Amino acid sequence: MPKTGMEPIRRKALIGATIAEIGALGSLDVTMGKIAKRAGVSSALAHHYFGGKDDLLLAAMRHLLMQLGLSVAAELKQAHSPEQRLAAIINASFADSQFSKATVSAWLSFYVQAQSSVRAARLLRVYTKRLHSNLVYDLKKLTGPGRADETAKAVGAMIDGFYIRHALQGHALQRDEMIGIINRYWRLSIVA
Amino acid sequence: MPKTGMEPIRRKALIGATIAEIGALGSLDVTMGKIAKRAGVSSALAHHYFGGKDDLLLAAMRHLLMQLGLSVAAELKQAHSPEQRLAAIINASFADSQFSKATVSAWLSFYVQAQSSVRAARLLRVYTKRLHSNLVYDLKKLTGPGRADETAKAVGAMIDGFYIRHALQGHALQRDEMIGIINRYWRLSIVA
Amino acid sequence: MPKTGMEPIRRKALIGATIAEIGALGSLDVTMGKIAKRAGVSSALAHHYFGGKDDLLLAAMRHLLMQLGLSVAAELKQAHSPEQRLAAIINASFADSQFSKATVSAWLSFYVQAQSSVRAARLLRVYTKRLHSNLVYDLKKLTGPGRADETAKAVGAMIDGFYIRHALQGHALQRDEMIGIINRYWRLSIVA
Amino acid sequence: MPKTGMEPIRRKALIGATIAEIGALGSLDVTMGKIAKRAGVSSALAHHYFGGKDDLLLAAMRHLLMQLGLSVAAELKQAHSPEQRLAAIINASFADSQFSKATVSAWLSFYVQAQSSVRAARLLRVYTKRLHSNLVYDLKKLTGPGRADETAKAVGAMIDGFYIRHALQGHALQRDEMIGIINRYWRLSIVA
DNA sequence: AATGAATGAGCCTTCATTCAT
DNA sequence: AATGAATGAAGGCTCATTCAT
Repeated sequence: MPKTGMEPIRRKALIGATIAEIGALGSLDVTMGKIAKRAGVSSALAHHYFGGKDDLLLAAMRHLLMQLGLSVAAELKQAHSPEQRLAAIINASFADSQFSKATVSAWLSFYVQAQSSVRAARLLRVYTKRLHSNLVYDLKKLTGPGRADETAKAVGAMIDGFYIRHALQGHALQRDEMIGIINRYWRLSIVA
Repeated sequence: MPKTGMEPIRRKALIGATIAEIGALGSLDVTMGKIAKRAGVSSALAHHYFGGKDDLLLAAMRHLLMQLGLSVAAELKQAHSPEQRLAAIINASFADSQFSKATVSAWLSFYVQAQSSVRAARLLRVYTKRLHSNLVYDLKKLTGPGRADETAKAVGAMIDGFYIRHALQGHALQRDEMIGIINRYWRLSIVA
Repeated sequence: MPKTGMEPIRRKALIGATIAEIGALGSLDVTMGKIAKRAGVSSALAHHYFGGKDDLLLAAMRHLLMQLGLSVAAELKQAHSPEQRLAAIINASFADSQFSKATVSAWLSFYVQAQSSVRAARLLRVYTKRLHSNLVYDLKKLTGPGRADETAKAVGAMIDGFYIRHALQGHALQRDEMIGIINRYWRLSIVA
Repeated sequence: MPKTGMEPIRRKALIGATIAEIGALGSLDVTMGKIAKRAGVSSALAHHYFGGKDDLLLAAMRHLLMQLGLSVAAELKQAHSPEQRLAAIINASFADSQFSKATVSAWLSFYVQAQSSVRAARLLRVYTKRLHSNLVYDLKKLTGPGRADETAKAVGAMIDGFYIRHALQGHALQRDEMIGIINRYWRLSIVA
């Protein structure tokens, strides 16, 4: 067994364990010890690779953000019209990888943390802005710029709102239903 | 000289301090000591009146819920048509009393806590259901029951979503804009 | 047993335990836990009353400084000539209360800490300056101001130097011998 | 490609880094990691060559002692009378190599460590005795053995005391002033 | 009615040290 | 010759909670 090159492996494992732990606890009140144990290493190692708890949490957040970005990119690749692109963006937000209990919990927790952590807030704003400009970009082709902005805001709020309800109501809402509601909304909105 | 009848005064003060402290911190990582100090009493007294931290937090949540209920009732009193009633319900969610930084922070934090606390989850579900059935009740008069349910879900999600964004983006969004978007949405939806 | 008014008692006990612990260990590598245990309380209480380790250490230092001040004042009360006053000042530095192993160890440790702690350095400078000006005040009456300054510096250095050697050589040096050497020095110096 | 004959180079580098680090920190609260990094090697290597932290610290101390010995020898080579020899010994204690911030800090720290480490105490006693007998050797030629012993003790205390003050008062004292005071002292003392 | 006193438990973090390569 | 990987142990600090008054 090679003793070198463990760093990326450990980092990945620790980030995964962080998200899993947040999902299991349903909050950011996770301990380095528990995360490390879940990743199969000592808590000292987690500090060694990440510097501290905040940094590990942020790294996990960045990971989530990146995954979402990949998800969007993948869906967009198969979209060939503004309408298809809009559906793709919304689909990506509810992709499997984004819709597991752990991931939803983590996102929700990060929302809260963003209120007290500047760095977390910055990261989240990246997500919000990216989503918004993605939506506006295609909506503008289908309607005026004013309506596009408003519709994009509403769609963003709906996505986040459904996330909350999903986490809250024991995942009782069907994914397709949420997607359907949102899609029907913007179709309605652009012709209004 | 110990005074009599202090209990309700202390309870109110402590609940107010709890919400204020959550607002100041932006999270539920709030200490009994800080809350008690803010309320001008010892932390031992907070325990005396509420039993423990969880109970105090729950009581604060219940207070928020009640305030929202009152807000809705007040707005509904002046509404005389289904359309007016729907606008009133939405207005209530964004009433001054519900829209301060502290209150928004507290709500958001309670969302998260609901993932790990059965009691908190139960309370939040009361809110969700009440809002939903309130909306459905009036929407049904304007459209079919199927559409009413879907529209109510979407409106609920939008309200929560805008809450998040409000807390997140430094309260940059205008209240009237959010209300307008939501109202336009259900008007559109019921005629679709 | 009265439950109130414990604070001064605990503070005193903790400061005493701090000095004792430093003496026992011979360094500032002392733990809050050990100190607290020696004082018969929990480490949490030590934090409660002092805020943190640094503050407790500084408080102990201040205590030492104050004790030395009292020692000097007591000796000076019985001195009625410059010569007697000089002897009194030197005597005070080697008074019983200043000359126990624990106290000497603590002083020595504080010297070192003063290199990295601004607050410790400030406190020590108070001591250094006070001693110097005390000495100069009386020396000036016996000799010129230039000689007085130099002699005072030398006497100060000798006191500190003997402290070190005392701590170092297992307290092999006799107190009277040290006092004698120093006293003979300044008597020699002022007539030179 | 592993090189051969690196051991003495690494040892020297590590000892130098140790003293530098102590100087930078102003205390012995120095970590193997930092020392190793300063020396440009891994902390594992420091252990490999020295066995442990205590041993590295002791080695650094021995290095300081040796340097002082060389300094004394060098100065003595040009001294041809007891008086010149005494001045030479004192000069050596304040030679450049002994008087840098790092070195002074290290010496002071070692004084403290000697209270808890038998080996450190032993080393320091070597220094103390060597200095004392060096001084006595020449003083005896100029005065009686009783006076010689006392004067040597006082000179030793003064040297250590000035060291402390030098470290303490931000190196405000001039080297020549200290040397002058000490030299005037023993000249005075032997004729008394 | 209210509080000062006190603590146990737990968490983050640091660090010397070991080991396989 | 040298290091990355990894950890156990320990310390400072916080906090909810209890209790006697």
